Parts: sequence; C-alpha cells; structure tokens
Amino acid sequence: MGRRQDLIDTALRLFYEHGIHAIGINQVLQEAGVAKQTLYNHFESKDSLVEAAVEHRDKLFFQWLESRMNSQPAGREALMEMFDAVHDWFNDRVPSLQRFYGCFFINTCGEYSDPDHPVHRRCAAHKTKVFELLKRHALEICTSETEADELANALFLLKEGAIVKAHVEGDLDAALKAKAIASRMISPH
Amino acid sequence: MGRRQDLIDTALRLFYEHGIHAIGINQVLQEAGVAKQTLYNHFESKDSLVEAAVEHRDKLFFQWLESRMNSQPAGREALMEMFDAVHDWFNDRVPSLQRFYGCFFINTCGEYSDPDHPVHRRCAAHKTKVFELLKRHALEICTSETEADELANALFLLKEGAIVKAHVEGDLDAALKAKAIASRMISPH
DNA sequence: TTAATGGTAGACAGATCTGTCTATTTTGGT
DNA sequence: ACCAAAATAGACAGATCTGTCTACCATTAA
Repeated sequence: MGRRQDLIDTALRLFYEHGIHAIGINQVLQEAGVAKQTLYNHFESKDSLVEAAVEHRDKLFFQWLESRMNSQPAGREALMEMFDAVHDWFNDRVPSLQRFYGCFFINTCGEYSDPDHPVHRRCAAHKTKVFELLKRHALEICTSETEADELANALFLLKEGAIVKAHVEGDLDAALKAKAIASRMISPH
Repeated sequence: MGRRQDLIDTALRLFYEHGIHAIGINQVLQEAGVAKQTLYNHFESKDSLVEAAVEHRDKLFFQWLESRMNSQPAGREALMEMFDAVHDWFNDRVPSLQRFYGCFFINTCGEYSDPDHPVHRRCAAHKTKVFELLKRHALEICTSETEADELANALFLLKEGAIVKAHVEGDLDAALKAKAIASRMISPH
C-alpha cells in the first residue's frame, strides 16, 4: 500500500498548491519517485488519481475539523472552536493540511465546473458533510430543526467567506473576524 | 479595437467556464475567429491575455453590481439589493455575466496561488473594491467607522459564502438565505 | 529452481501547448 | 489610386501532455 499512497500524497500536494490542470503526471511521478507504469497499475487515468486525491483531502480535512470541534463541549463551544481551527489553518499551524492555499474543494470546482463530473460531486459531498457536522452541533443549542438549519447555514457561509477572503486577499485574520460575527449571532442577548 | 476585445471576450468566456490552464490559446483563437499573430500583436503572452480577461471581468462585474445597488436608496436597501442581484446571477438571469460558474476571481486564484502574481493581485484588488462598495453603503447606516467596517465585512463574508455554496453544492437559493441572515443582522431591533 | 508478482526505467506514439516566422491579403486613410 | 498598417493562414520549433509498451530487476512462494 506504499506506492499508491505516495502517489496520492504527492498529487494532492501539487494539485493543491498549483491547481490540477497545471500539474502533469510526469511531475507527480518524479516527485513521488514512482515509475509511470506503477501509476497506471493503480489508477486508470489522471482523472482517477484526481478523484483519489480529492477523497484523501476530504478524509484528512474532515477528520481534523471534527476532532478539533470534539475537543470542546458539543454545541456553542464546538462551533466557536471551528473558527479557531480554521484560523490555525490559515496561519499555517496545521502541518497535516499543508500550507494554506485556500480551499482545495473550492479551487477544484473552479477547474471542474460540470456539477455531474465525479470530481465536482466529491467536492460537493465534502461541503455537505461539513455542513452536517455544523448542524449536529447547532441542534444542541437550537429549539427547532429549522432554527438549527439556519444557524448552521449562517456559520457555514461565514466560514466559506473567511476562507475566500484569507486566500484571495491574504487576510490572515479573516477567521477571527468571522468568529466575532458568529459569536454575536449565537448569543446576542 | 475590434479584434483585441474579441479575444478578451472569448478568452474570458472560456476561462470562466473551464478554468485557465484547461484552455489553450489555439481554442481561443479558433472560437474568436482571429489569427494567432494578431493575438501576439496585442498581447505579449498568454498570461498577459489572462490579465486582460481578469481586468475585463472586474469592470463588467463591478459596474453591474454597483448599478444594481444604486437602483436602491443608499444604505440598507442598497445592501439588501446586493443579495437580490447575486441571486439573479446564480440563477442565470444576468446575461452580461454569462452562465454562473462560481466567482471567476476565486476560481482564478485557485490556479494562481502566488499572491504576488499579477493575476492574483488583480483578483484581490477586485474583491477589495467590492468590499469598499459595501462599506460605503454601510457607513450610511452605521454610527462609527469601525462599526461600518464590521458590517461590511459580515455582509461580504455572507456573499462570498453564498457564491461558494451556490457553485460547489448547486444551492440556487444560497443568496436568498444569505439575505435573510443579513437582514436580521442589520435590523434585529 | 521456477514461476508469479510488482516495481523500475525509459522509449515511444500521438496529441497539444506556447510562441515565432513567413508570405499573402485585407483594410483604411489620404 | 496608392500606400502603410493590420489581419490572415499556416508552417514550424520545441516543449510538454497522457497513456502504452517493452525489457529488466527484485522479492517471494511453491
């Protein structure tokens, strides 16, 4: 299981930093130290490798975020912790997520605009999973399902907006500002 | 001024739909009906054409958004109108902005991660311009500069989040949900 | 010892990429 | 009508792209 994972790790690292269409298979092979035939033994095409990279990033990111949130009491504290977590991410304090180049899933959808493409679908599935995670915690502090849905949605939009602002404009405090807004939304009383 | 603009229009259309590195110069030339030498008379490289396309999209988008907001009284109404405007954009009711494929500037930064690259800088400048537009209107209804800054920031993050959610997850009502949140933030009293 | 497995190295095909060059034609101003 | 500027078609170079193929090597199991 070594070579396959080496390929995925290297591909993800390069795709995330430079975009997918900007990176050729040969560069992945060279930096991974793997022969070309080995790649095509494990994957039937470059797109297939891309899918595996997206899947891997999904696992890496989601498990990291979930465990960060689980380090706090469910509900309000966990939701606030999310903003501290992405703040660490923006400021390159999460080595397992690599240096910050925005959201890999957002960036990837920019290169795969067709919503039916398997790569785009995996990115969408990731975002939905994160939303559901937020909603689980929102349910802890809301009195109705729809209220929880609305809260989770608001926090989700703030988080996505912060990612974009941090990456495009280089605003490294975007997460903290988003947290301040979120904080006022949850307990403005 | 005909050929040069034809090239920019065609390049922008293709870059926006498929991403920049996925589109070759030859395809732009063919679809624009322009000869290769003509391109290199007007632009010194593909990157130079990319810059022009980003600049053009900036002008197109900003003027459209500004005029939509100016159709309403400055302040609260104009800020709310922003969400209606992007809602129309998400649902393909703004022909001048082309079919919706997310935010061209966000997508482009996904392919040009270096924040010092001219293309990335132009994208950042666009976002900053939009933020300043929001802040101008926020100042109309806020009692202090910092309060206006915070309001503009909150609305900006909600808008960016909605763009991402609409594109990645295909949520065509993302703008309306963002508007509802924003509405509660401006006048919760 | 032999056979199967899985990796390596690298040539190769065929397509496509950016950018240059030449030679011809079209266009617009005077 | 004439001339200069601008656009055209298309060959071309040199690089790079994905994917296939062959030949060789290392390990391991029968």
